Amino acid sequence: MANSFSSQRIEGILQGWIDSGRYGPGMKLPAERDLAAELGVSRMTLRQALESLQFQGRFQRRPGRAGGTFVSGRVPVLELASMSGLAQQLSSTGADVESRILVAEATEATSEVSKALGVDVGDSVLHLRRLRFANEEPVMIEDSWFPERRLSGLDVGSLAGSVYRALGELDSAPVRKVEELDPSVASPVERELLGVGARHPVLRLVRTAYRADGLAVEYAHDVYRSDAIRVRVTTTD
Amino acid sequence: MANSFSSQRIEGILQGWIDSGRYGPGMKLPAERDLAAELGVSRMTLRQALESLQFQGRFQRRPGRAGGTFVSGRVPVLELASMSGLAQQLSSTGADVESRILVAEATEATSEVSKALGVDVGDSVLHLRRLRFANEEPVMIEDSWFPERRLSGLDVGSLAGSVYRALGELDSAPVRKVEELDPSVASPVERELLGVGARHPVLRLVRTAYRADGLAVEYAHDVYRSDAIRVRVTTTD
DNA sequence: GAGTGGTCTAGACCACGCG
DNA sequence: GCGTGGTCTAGACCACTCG
Repeated sequence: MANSFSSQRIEGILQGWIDSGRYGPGMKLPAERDLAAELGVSRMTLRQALESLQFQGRFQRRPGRAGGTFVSGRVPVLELASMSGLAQQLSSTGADVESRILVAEATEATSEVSKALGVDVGDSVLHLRRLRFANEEPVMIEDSWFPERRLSGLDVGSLAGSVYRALGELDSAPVRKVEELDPSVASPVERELLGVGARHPVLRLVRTAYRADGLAVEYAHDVYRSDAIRVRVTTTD
Repeated sequence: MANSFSSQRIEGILQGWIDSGRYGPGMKLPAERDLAAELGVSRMTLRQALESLQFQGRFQRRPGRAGGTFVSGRVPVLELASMSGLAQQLSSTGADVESRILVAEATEATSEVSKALGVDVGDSVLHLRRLRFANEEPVMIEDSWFPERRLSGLDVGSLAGSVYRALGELDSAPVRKVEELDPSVASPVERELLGVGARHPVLRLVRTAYRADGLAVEYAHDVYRSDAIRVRVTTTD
């Protein structure tokens, strides 16, 4: 039978098309129906191969009349082991960085947030939700919570610019952070914000940042498009 | 139509079964065909939901007569920002760690390896490939290359135990490392070594480690089962 | 309107591994 | 043997969006 494992064979063929330069960054593959016919497999089988490659960041897919399957380019690197913010990080690599505030409000600490920040459940916290862009493309959603009581002087207005700078002005600059990583897939809301298709791979990052006296000043959930950003960690003894 | 987006609905239902404790760690779900019938969807639709949850580490699936879909338990944490080796890392969390050497040989540096280690292409390097276990389960494949010439005294025999210790005895203990992360899927060879099913999610990590004089002493490719290990990064200013 | 990816169906056969 | 997940087929309809 010639059809055993054909999705893997297809995956290899497509990978070869990229590696050989037959399809370079930004180029569009033929429509799924045509490609499946050309390769002699059913559309579902082709889609399995495409999903695997999409997961590895090789392709992006967009629906609609002008949509299609596009070869990805090189992506910016995010250095985790650094106390600088994302904006500073990415711009130092030459990327053009923007940020859109989706939510900025005072709210009550949930059980999860209170535990991370070391405050009581129901305590007032500032919640900031931002959608962040690199080179005009949405690459990350960031939900941050700040303990309002511990940061007297911080208010919703302070969240507009660089939050780490605002914390610094309150003598609460973070000097230590702990981040946990978790590969996952985008939820429907995340898909819409990030402008990606179904089952798009993301990297979830949960962060708690502490100031010099050891108290937490930020708790955050980041969701990165794992095809649009590369994570690096540099460790020194 | 009641069937719009049903794979997402199914995913939510299954997630609820875990969260509510109806299915706890280690428990087996009904067979795919039965579950699909019970939920009123086709098997392919059910499988989409299962794949998404498997990707997120909620389930493991094994084929064969005694196979099935099993709920995952909690997983050990790997702290990247630490110069200790994996064994020390994991065992400090109470995990039982083992290592099986698959390859230990002198070979010639490829272009990629020579570039990372700063040696000439074709220079002699030691190649070590290990399969590493936590709690009897294979969780990671590690390919390491060491510049033989720079590490006079290091030979294939030294690779049997803790390599970082062996490097220390040669005054070449790594003091700095750079690691890049890349979510991907297991290749057929990796699937077999790690004992996982098709399209299993893995975290690829490429590492270069340097000793005090700034010269590279190790270049490595790690492949982690992303459902079996959790990555943490702690940063201090 | 027309063409794209996204989803879903209802089957089929295969590879594997315990009993 | 037989039940498991793994793969594949050949269709169908949907949602979206450019022209």
